[in-house]
Amino acid sequence: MNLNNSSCANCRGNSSDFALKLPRPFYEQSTLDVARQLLGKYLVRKHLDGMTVGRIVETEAYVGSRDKACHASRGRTKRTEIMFGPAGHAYVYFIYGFYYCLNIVTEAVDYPSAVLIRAVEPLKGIDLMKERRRTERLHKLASGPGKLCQAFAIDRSLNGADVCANLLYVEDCGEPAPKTLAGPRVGVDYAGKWKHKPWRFLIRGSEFVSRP
DNA sequence: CAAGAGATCATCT
DNA sequence: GATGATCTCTTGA
Repeated sequence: MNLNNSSCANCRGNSSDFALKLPRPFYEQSTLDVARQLLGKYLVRKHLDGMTVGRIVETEAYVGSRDKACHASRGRTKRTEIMFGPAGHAYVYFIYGFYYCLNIVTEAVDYPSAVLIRAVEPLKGIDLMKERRRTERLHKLASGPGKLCQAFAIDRSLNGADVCANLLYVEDCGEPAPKTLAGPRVGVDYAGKWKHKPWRFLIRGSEFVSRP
């Protein structure tokens, strides 16, 4: 019996019969644990134009107001408000006048933290992704936070969305924990000593990360 | 392949 | 008024 009403058509065939939508307590764990455990899980986006699914291959952790790389280190503002709220909600922000980035809020209320989803391996809805991204090349569809949001039609309308609901969520298809790598986060040179923290996580050997 | 410029705007000073 | 958790394109070796 599939209580989750989400049969696992997305699985790569190596796992269980049914997918489990990650529940809120998953996101209430420590941010580093969430960032690591999201690798190998499946990001699902439902849209009127169709569904897109990708295997998460790269994440970054942004951990609390002391982390100078975290947007919330500048305090509680209209923009960062969502990171201070309950875990399992989307924090989507607009950057460089062009792109969106998708985060999922983690940990307890009033502890501002989130995991940035940096890259996925396209699995389902690939034609739709190609159309949105205006490229035919598979490894250019979602290999970066801005590209991913374009391929999955993620914009400010999803800011604050409940990631335990039906529009945007993450599934566990029972894939065994992949071998991972950690390294410094990308694009945070301004963050002083915090820029060295090895809080970027990748699936080892994946062709679909934003950079080696 | 590596390096650099430019695009463009919400947010915060 | 400055800047950024990015990307694409161009240039030049």
